[in-house]
Amino acid sequence: MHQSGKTSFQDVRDEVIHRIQSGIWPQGTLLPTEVELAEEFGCARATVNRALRELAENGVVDRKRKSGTRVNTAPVKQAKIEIAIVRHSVEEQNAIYRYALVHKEITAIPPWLAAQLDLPITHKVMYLKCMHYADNRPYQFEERWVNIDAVPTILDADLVETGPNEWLLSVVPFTDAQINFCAVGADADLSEFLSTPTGTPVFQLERTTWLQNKPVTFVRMTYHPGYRMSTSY
Amino acid sequence: MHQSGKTSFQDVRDEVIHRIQSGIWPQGTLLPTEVELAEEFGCARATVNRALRELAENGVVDRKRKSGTRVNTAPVKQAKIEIAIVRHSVEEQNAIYRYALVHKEITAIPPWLAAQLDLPITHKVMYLKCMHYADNRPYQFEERWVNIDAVPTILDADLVETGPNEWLLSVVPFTDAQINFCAVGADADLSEFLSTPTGTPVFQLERTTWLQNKPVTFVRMTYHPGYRMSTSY
DNA sequence: GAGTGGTCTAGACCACCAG
DNA sequence: TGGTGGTCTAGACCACTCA
Repeated sequence: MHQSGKTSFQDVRDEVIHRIQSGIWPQGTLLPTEVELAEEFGCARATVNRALRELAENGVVDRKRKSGTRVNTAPVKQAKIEIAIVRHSVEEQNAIYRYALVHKEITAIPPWLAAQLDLPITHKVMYLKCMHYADNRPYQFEERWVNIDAVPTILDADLVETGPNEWLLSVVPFTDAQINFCAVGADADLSEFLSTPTGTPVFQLERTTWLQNKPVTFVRMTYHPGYRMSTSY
Repeated sequence: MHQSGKTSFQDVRDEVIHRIQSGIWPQGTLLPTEVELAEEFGCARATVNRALRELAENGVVDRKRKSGTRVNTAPVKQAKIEIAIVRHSVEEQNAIYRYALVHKEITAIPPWLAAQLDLPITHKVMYLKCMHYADNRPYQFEERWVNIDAVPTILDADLVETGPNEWLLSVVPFTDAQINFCAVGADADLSEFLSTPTGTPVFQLERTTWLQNKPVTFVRMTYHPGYRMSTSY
């Protein structure tokens, strides 16, 4: 790569990272200006700019006009969690995926959800319960409410073969989402579907999605006991 | 903003997003080339490039040389979780933060951790237990093992005033981390420190950090019952 | 007011890869 | 082998913000 003799923005980025990690530029240090760095590295200012901009996006440095670029004192580390389709998660573990639709009805929106989504309590939603299995063992219990107004075509969807998870993702691109993680004790439903005693600690993930300020769906996914969600950065 | 009459890369990005969301460019569509888009928007190719590059980074489109730019069929949505200092999380809720060091000893590394970090079982570590309170109510119990080899200065650190969490973050920048989330039932320690009955479901986060392939610390943080971690995208 | 980053331009060359 | 994105350049002007 980059043997063309020119200094690439990646070279600049890597050198800056190196100087920070090796202690040449400790936390809080004010870096030279873009012009100065461009001179030192023998490249255009735009090249330095792109390198530093990327580092700023990653939280490594903090940039302010007039003040300059500073090594971040408390780097806000971010872990990325991929929102995968359940089937893919299961298949990644080389397990056989199976899906089952447990319950499906059109009903009035529950009051707590109406409040949460800012919808009138007379609103109609589709209420679904599904199970996802890995090698025929309970993997995830999915409880979902879909805003029929936002996704009228769901009324004609066959949700027996393909789960609402995959169906929605392939049909309705959403723009915003809000996610919660928590630990709860298994209630009657969870106990039955996840084959575990009532009260067993289980990991739960709730997600609300919107399509341009219009609520699309709220889903509560509960994983089998012992499930661990992992990520790295 | 941008009233200078020139087309900004953000204008291009937003217009592309709009065309995708409004169905003008459905999933899988091959976009015009950068040159064509630059002509249409009346801007330089570099401007279009930056806009499309950003969309590619976010997984909205897929770019390949020669093939061109294509609207992504299965956008990989990612949620970002910020790894904050506990004190900041508490203070963000306008609660009063209090920290207490509960236990501190130099000991041999536990076998399970030695295996996990790929260290010899004769290795010495500092083992710590701490509590974090919000408005004097249990917020988080922290159990931590620190690799003394990687951070020898911790032997002289006063961990009574400042928790190891903040001390390490300010002194030892790490380069890689691996995180696990899960739900567990409170054991004796957790029950006591979090003031909750044994077996109560609690949310647990484990993090291992490395500094250039050298393990630095492994920490297990358990939150008070009812805690919810949230994020959005 | 002046210094610093933020961005756009017009042009150039390069690297990759499908046909 | 040609088309497409990837990147660098040199210069310019703008916008924010600190002193």
